[in-house]
Parts: sequence; structure tokens; C-alpha cells
Amino acid sequence: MNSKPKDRKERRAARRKAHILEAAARVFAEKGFHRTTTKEIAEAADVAEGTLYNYFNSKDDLLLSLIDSLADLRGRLDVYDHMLDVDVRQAFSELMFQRLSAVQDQNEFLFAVLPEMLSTPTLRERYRQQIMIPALRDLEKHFQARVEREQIAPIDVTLISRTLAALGFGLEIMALVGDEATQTLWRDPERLSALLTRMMFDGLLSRPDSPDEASG
Amino acid sequence: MNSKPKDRKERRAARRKAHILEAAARVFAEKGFHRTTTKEIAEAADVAEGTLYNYFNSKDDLLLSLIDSLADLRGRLDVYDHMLDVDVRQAFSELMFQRLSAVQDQNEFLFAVLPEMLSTPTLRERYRQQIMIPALRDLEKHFQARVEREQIAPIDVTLISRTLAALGFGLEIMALVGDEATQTLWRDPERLSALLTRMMFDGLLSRPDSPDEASG
Amino acid sequence: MNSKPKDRKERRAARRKAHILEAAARVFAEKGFHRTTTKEIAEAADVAEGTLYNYFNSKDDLLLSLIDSLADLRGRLDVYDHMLDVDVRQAFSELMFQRLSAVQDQNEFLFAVLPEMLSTPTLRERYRQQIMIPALRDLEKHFQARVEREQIAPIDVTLISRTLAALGFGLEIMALVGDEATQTLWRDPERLSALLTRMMFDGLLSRPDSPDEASG
Amino acid sequence: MNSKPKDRKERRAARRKAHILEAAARVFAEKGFHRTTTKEIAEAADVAEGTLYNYFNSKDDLLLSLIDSLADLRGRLDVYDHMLDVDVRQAFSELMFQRLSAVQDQNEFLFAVLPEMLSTPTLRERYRQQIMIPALRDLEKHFQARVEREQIAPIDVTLISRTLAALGFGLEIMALVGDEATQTLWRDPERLSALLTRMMFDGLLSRPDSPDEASG
DNA sequence: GATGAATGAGTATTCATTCAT
DNA sequence: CATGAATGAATACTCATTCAT
Repeated sequence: MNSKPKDRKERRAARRKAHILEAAARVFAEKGFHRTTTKEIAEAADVAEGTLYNYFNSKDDLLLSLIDSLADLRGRLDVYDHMLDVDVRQAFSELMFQRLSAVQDQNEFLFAVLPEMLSTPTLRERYRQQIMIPALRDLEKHFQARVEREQIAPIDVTLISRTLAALGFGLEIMALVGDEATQTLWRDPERLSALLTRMMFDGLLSRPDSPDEASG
Repeated sequence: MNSKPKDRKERRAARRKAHILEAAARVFAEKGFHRTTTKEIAEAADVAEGTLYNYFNSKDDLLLSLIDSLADLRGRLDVYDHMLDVDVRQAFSELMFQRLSAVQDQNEFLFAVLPEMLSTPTLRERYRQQIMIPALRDLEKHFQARVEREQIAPIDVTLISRTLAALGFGLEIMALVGDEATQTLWRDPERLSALLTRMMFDGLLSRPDSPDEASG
Repeated sequence: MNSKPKDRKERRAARRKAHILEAAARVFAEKGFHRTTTKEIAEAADVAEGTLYNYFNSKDDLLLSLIDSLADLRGRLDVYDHMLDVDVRQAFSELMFQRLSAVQDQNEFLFAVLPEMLSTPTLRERYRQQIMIPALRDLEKHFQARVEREQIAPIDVTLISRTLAALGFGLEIMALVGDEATQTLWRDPERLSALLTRMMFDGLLSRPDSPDEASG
Repeated sequence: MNSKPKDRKERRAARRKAHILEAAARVFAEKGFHRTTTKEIAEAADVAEGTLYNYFNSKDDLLLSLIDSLADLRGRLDVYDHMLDVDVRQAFSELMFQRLSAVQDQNEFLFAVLPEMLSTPTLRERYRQQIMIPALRDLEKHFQARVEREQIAPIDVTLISRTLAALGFGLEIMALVGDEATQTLWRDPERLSALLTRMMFDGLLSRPDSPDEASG
């Protein structure tokens, strides 16, 4: 009746590994990587310190695994393919919404990794290879496809993809630093994606209180 | 002809303090705060380790002083006042350009502080109070004044200020992480500010290769 | 037959803690608290430096624990109760003997603590509360009881208790400083207590070479 | 009209040296030798740190000089010679009084030196040679002379001298540790010497409130 | 002589990692 | 596999001493 015992064991181990990684992300995000001790990670995961080393090679390895984890999550978001047939604004808005929501779920993972990544060349490179380049490539491909289908004007897809990515990063940082206005925006992803969509399409000076958004 | 000896001593001390702070910023930005030892800071500043402590209370104090330093620099940028009379696009572009240039000068200071700030609540709050709030307040005031003079449509100044700040942060991070396209943009602040100005005013889909920018 | 493993662990830990404390006392007594490094303590206890901190919070904590230890030892000496029925001189002599012997056992603990105590207000107060006050109180109670039972003249118990305590302290210091005559006296506690008893009861000028002591 | 300038300079230097030494004694007595920094000594003496080294070779040298200073003071107390003709009790009482008073004057010097001496073999030996041995020798000589003149019974002068010295040390330590009863006694040296004289001559159990002392 | 900034050897303490149980 | 005591390398910080002014 049993599936192979090995499988069960392996699944158990995988679950445990994920559990520890999640606990580590929590404390890293809260206190920063360096100010977090392995003791604290162990406590947060409710295991003994030695147990950490049955699943990860080192404290640094936890960070690397977090990046891998983020990359996995990103890889699973295939939001672009089916969107080429939708109206541009609509697609953009939906895309924004999905990314904003996704980001919120992985917030702890991201903030566990981001600060350390900014100050460690090795990590930066790893993040760039595994996450940033694929994400930008997807964005570029999408816009390029639109241009080729003549759905939009022949814009500089490089610039646009960077702008969008930068906007995401920047808003997240501002929310983290504690700016209340940004945090408020962030709390309602649907409204935020609508606002950003209009601003990006119509330009900065479009009036935000136009009828179609009065409900927001 | 001599100024008072005390003055000279004080100036000497101030110079030395600034010299050490700059050296610290350099190594922090390169290796990260925690991976930098006081020994390395001392070597970078070409002083003995003990000398650091004649000018700063602790390694943490160096970080705090860097924030203060950034705040001072920011405070000296009074780019807004005289700009209300200029054309909106022109003003925006000039503003962007000045900020981009300024940021480049303080790049090391900012990247010495940013990662640690993202992972340390105390530092975050300090940064927010000393730098982010004043900067956002200035931006808001400027746009509000334009709105009141009916130079621009009655927009949500909160949203716009956040968007602009976020864009700045985000682009900087992307450049730091190593995205070459962003780094290239960053290297030519004049062109970047022109591009951003058009994008922000005319919307994402404006064609970047319009005649007035063909030289870029 | 096994006691609970937890008990065993706890006992092991307690033994180890006592072992480290004893080693620390040894080196403190020999070289003084400040001239002793944690490295030396660890070597004397034959453990790694880090291990010290699994059992004590700090180097200072070792000193405080030594005082607590001394207080414990003192608390266990209940030499007074059964002595009220014995002849005064006999009781006094026996008391002296016991204290002299006891002190010799804890000599290292005392001399590990004493110098630092003399120069540190906090430690002084702790010593006074935990050791000196209880010890003096016991002495006073004993003499007071004798006075009330009319076994001795109605003397000033405060003065006597101080004199006795002072004599003990003083002789110990003189032995420590290296006075050979005092060290010789100290080496034969039985004879010393006899000498002191006679001197204290009969006065300074009593002849020390009375028959019953002619062998000394 | 000038005395030799060199003399004046030398006197000035000697005064300054004494001034620094006194300041050092003050802070050593208060905080202990090791917890006192040369900076604090300099501040207490109101000179620059470097100046200390024009008068003393090192921080340790300050301690040694304090011992020398104590020895000088002791050497100047020639209280014994003229006392042989006085009544024994009277002489003893006067002697006690003088020593108690003297000690109070040098209290800071003594307590600056004592703790460090107790924990440093080198200092202990120096103290013993320069102060303890001469002081005990004087005491012994005095009692021996009395014995030879048949003014007192043929006692063990070694024992008595140690007892007296020990009593002095011990009372001082108890006062320092903070025992209020001892501090009260100490504050009235005349009464204390009377009390001690009677106790030492008549024995512990003599009644302290006998008529001949009612005035105390 | 007086000054006090510069020095760098010395040290308590932390904490990632190991390994016997 | 899980545990957590033991480890000792690594490091921020102190402070006696020097020396250029």
C-alpha cells in the first residue's frame, strides 16, 4: 500500500528543508542576514542548530537557496504568452497586478535576499543571472512581439522594460523604508496597477480622478 | 595673516574626519558593511585602527554619519525654487538631470548605506526622517505649486512624487545589480533625463526616435 | 537504575561550571583579575575560550559567581548553634579553629575576589550584603546570647564582632603579603587559635609560654 | 635676590610631580588601578596625558611611586623612641591613636595601592620590604625594649606585633567594604584607640562602659 | 616642558560550524 | 537523522605610550 518509502522520506526531507528556508527568510527579512544568528534561525524553524547543517551546507547556502527559490517562483509565472491577444492597456494592467500580488507573497524572500545582494558582488551576479535577466528578457520579448504585430508604436523595448522593473523595485523599497503613502498604495494592488497603467500610458499629467476610476 | 591656531586644528580635524568617512564609504560600498572590518577601513583611510575611534564612536557610527552626510548634501540642492517659472517639461528634465548627476557623485555614500538600511529598522527610520521625507516634501511642494498656478492638470502629487522617487531608486539598483542596459543609460545623464521626461509626459508608448532627440 | 538523562546532563553541566569557576579562582588569585586573560582561564580549565561563555556571561560574571560561591560556603557553616553550652574559651577557640581552617580551604576563592572587591564599589556592596553582614550577624547573635545567659560580662557585641572579623582579615592579608611569621602561625591553625584565644581573653600581656603550650 | 633658578625649577617640578601623584591616588582609590585610564589621571591632575610621562615612566610607575610615598610618610613617624618612659597602656593608646590618625590621612594612598598589591606579587614584595618589615620591626623593638626593662611580662613580641598590625589592616578593610559600625568607630580615633587599648590589655570580656572610659 | 593626536598591540566576546551522544 | 555543547577563528574596541608641534 505504501508508495516507495524512499519517496516518503524524500518528501519529508523536502518539506523540512522548505520549512527551514522559510523560517530563515522570515528572520533575515526582519533583522538582516548578518544580524541573524544560526541559533535564531534554528529557533524560528523550531529545530536544533545542528539540524540546519543536515539540510544546508552553511549560513551562506541559505541565502543562495533563497535566490534559487525566488527564481523558481518567478519561472512559474508564465503570464505573458496568452496576453498578446488582449488590449495593451488591459494586458499591462493585469500584468502589473499579477506581479504586484506575486511580489507581496514573496516579500519576505525578496527582502531576505535584497540587502545582502546589494552589498555582495557574488550574490548580485547570481541574482542577475537567475532572476533579473530572465525577467527582463520576458518583458522585452512581450513588448517586441507587440511592436512586431503593430499593436503598439515601435518603442525602445530596452528602455521600457527597465523602467517598469525599476518602478517595481523602487516602490517596494519605498514601502519598506516606511513611506506611508507608498505603503497605502501597495495595500491595494488592483488600484495601484490601474493608477500606474494610466500614468505610464497617458503620461504623468493625466488626471487621476477621471470617472472610470472613481470607484477606486 | 595666520588664522587662529584653534581654527586650523579644527579644520584639520574636520578634514581628517571627512577623509575617513569617505574611505569607509568606499569599502562599505564595495564589500558591504558587515563584511568590512575596521582594519580594512583604517587601511583604506591610511590611518591606524585606533585613529578611527578618535573621530567616530563605533563602526555603526560611521554608517550613521554617512546618512547625515547624505542628508547634508541633499539639503544643499535647492533646485526647485527658481524652476516654477520654466516650462514644465524643461523643468522636469533639468531636475532629473541634476538629481541623476548629484546621485552619481554620492553613489558610494548611497550604496554604502542602502543595503544596511534595508535590513536595519533603526537606520531605515533615520534615513526616512532625514532624507526621504524632506525630499518627497520638496517634490510635492513643487508639483502642488504648479497645480495651483494652473501650469499643470490637478494631479495627485503624492502619487507622482512617489513614482519619480521610486524610478530613481529602482534604476540605481538595477545599475548596481549589473544590468548593462541600465548602466549604459546611467552613464549619459543628459540623455537619460530626456528619455525619462518624454516617457513620463507623453506616456510609455511615445516613440523615442522623434526628431528632437535624434542626436542622442 | 539510571536517573533521568536530563538530570545527568544537568549534573554534568553543574560540574563543568564549578570546574571552570575553580580554575578561574586559581588564576585570579595568582595574577589578579585584570592581569588574567580569558585565554588563560580557558587554559587553566582545559576548555576552549568559547566554552567559558556557555557557562558564564562574561569575565565579570566569573567574579560575581565567586562571591556567590563564597556566600554559599559560608552559609553552610553552622558552627554557632551547638556551642552555647560549651565553656566560653573553649567555644571561642573552636570557632576560631573552624574559621581558620575553612578560610584556608577557600583561600583561593577569597583572594581571587578580595583585591577586585576592594577597588570596585559594586562588588564591595555585593560582598557586604552576601557575606559580611550575615557573618557579623551570626557572631553578634552568639555573643548576645551568651550575655543574656550571663555566661559573659555585658560587653559591646558590635565591637567584639568587628574586632574578631578584622583580626581574621588582617592576618590573612599579612600572610598573603608575605610576612613569614604570620605565614608560620597560619600553617598551624590549632596553635594559632589557642594563642589568639588566650590573647583575646587574658589580654595582650599574658605570657605565651605557659606550660600547656610550651611545645609550640 | 633669586635663589638658584635651578632650585626653583626643581622645586616646581617636585611640586608638580607630587600633585600628579596625589591625583592618581585619588582616582585609583576610587575606581581601582586597572579601571582608571591615564586620560582620567591626566584630567584629575589637570594636565595633558603626555605630561604624565614627563614625570613618571609609566602607569605602573605611578603605583610604585605611591608605595615609595607611603614608605616616606611612615619613615617620618618616629613615635616610638620617646615613649618608653610613659605608662604602657598610655603609650599603647597614644600609639594607636597616632597610627589611626596617620592612616586616615593617607587613606587614599593606601587604598590606591592595597588592592593592586594584593594581586601583584611584585608589588607585594615591594610593599613588604619598604613598609611592612620596617613597621613590624619598630613595633617589635619597642615591645622588646619594654620586656627588657621589665615594664611588661616577657611576651612573644612577634605575635603581638602581628596582632596589632592585623587589627589595623582588618578594621580598615571592614570600613572600606562599608560596614557602618566599623566606619563609626573609625570616625572617632580617640575613642577607638581607648576601646582597643582596653580590649587588648584587659581581654575581650572587659566591660566597655567602665567608669574610667565614661567620658569617651 | 606641555600638549593631545596618532598609534597598534592586546583582549573580551561572538557565532558559524563540528561531532559525540 | 536530531541534538546542542564544544570549539576557536575572527573582530570591534580600548588605552598606555610616543612624538611632532
